[in-house]
Amino acid sequence: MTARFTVTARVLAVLAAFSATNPRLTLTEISRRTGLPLTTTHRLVGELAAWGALERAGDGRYRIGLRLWEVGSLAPRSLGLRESAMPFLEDLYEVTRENVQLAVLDGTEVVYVERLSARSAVSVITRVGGRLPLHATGVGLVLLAHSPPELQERVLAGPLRRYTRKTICRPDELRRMLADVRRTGVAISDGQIELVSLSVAAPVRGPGGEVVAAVSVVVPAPETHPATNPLSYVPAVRAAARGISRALGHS
Amino acid sequence: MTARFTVTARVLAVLAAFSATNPRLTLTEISRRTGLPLTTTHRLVGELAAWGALERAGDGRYRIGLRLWEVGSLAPRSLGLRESAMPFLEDLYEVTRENVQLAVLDGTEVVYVERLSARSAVSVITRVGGRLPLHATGVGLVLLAHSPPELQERVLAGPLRRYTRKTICRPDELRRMLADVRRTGVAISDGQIELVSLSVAAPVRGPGGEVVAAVSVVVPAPETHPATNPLSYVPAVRAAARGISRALGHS
DNA sequence: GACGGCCCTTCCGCTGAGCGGAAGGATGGT
DNA sequence: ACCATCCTTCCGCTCAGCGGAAGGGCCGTC
Repeated sequence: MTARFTVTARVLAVLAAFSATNPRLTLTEISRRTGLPLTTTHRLVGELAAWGALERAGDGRYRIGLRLWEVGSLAPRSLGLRESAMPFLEDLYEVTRENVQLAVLDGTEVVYVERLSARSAVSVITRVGGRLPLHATGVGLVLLAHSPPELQERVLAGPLRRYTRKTICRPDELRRMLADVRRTGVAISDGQIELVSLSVAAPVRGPGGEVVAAVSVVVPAPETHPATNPLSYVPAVRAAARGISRALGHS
Repeated sequence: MTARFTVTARVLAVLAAFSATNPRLTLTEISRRTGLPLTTTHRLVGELAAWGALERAGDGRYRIGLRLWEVGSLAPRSLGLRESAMPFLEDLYEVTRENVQLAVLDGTEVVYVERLSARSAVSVITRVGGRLPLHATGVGLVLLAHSPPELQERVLAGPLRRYTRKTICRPDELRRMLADVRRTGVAISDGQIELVSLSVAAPVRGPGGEVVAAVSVVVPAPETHPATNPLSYVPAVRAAARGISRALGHS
């Protein structure tokens, strides 16, 4: 039988077999999910485990290992960014007592790099290291609004997935929203992922003024909490974004 | 020429070429650090970059990519643990206003999984994703004290690296400290890594009662700040450790 | 302009690292 | 005992991976 692809690609396929919904897998499950023969999987997994990229627990299942996370933590766009942003995220968390999030753009999705949550804050489905589409989240809208036109067109070309009845799914509506974000400098996403949540987000800029991340607070939506005034969060989110930008060398 | 080791091992060697002191590398530097011929390095790096494990910036240098961190964030012992611990870390941070850290054991070192720092807190050299030896840090002493005897003997066999004049470097002294940690349930490490810092650490337990992590506060050392009373932090650190343990299913 | 140092990028004949079917084993449930 | 599921080991075969060689780009120095 001919090999389907390179060893490197196979190794990476093994790593990509793990997900938030399938964080622990048997050898056979990894084989199935990757399409690699069991013996091949066995060889690769064995080596990855020896190195620490995968760890095998008492139940015989494999999970992503500490060593992989450790190397991954060197990524400037994740924990490197988080390091610079943390004081300002903490400040924002202090003054709002709500969910605070930091995210970056990757492909056509946002990747959440950090999150600080109060026990009393509205629950959010985001996970550090997790992804969501650009069009439906505060941080995603900020990142999309400031991205190259080609990317914007690509996203606008759809499909724009619906999460709730409030999710922006029409390209013309999204286009207007993006223009508004660029004009006002903040994005307000109300009930687009979950009806109970509203996020206020602002752009974080790098040394050359380019938008490199977005910071947001997620608060109860006015629909379920009439006392919520989204606009009251704008100054604090802006201040946090400016602080982080400064820490990143933006002048 | 005979290959020195497998493709998988080579891929992992490329990833391991990156470190906190060398987070960005040229292709030639990666080749040098791994000992792989330039052409081989070029092939592997190209594929890793295509996948997102490495990212190449405008300066032509490679750095660890977001995708690798993203997969790594699935590791139960890092961000998975952090997720459960975060509320309690935040509480500890609130009540102390000092550095708060969460760490796990790997090999003969601690790996820092999370850190919350106040701007006014004493500076610490630890980095999320970074490592330090077990014998010289509060969290390390906790993890070592509760580790299998073989590991303890291995560490006691040395070498025990010295960081300051206060670092415990004699095996008999360390053995006594470990017994003390087990007896009192907390570790106090005074000026062992930096003379200006003192840490108070306690064990975090998993469902079966096994120690799976350690939580600590790092405060100014009494030597430089005579007003510091380390014992005053013990109850709060203990409470945080208990809270995290409970969240992990320990009863 | 010439030269050297450094950092790539591409090519392609050769061969041994990687492949995976086959065989066998362990465990748990019925 | 049988079956399903999940491994673990073996080994002949072949093509994926190898890396020296060739070539190129960029920058600094003389």
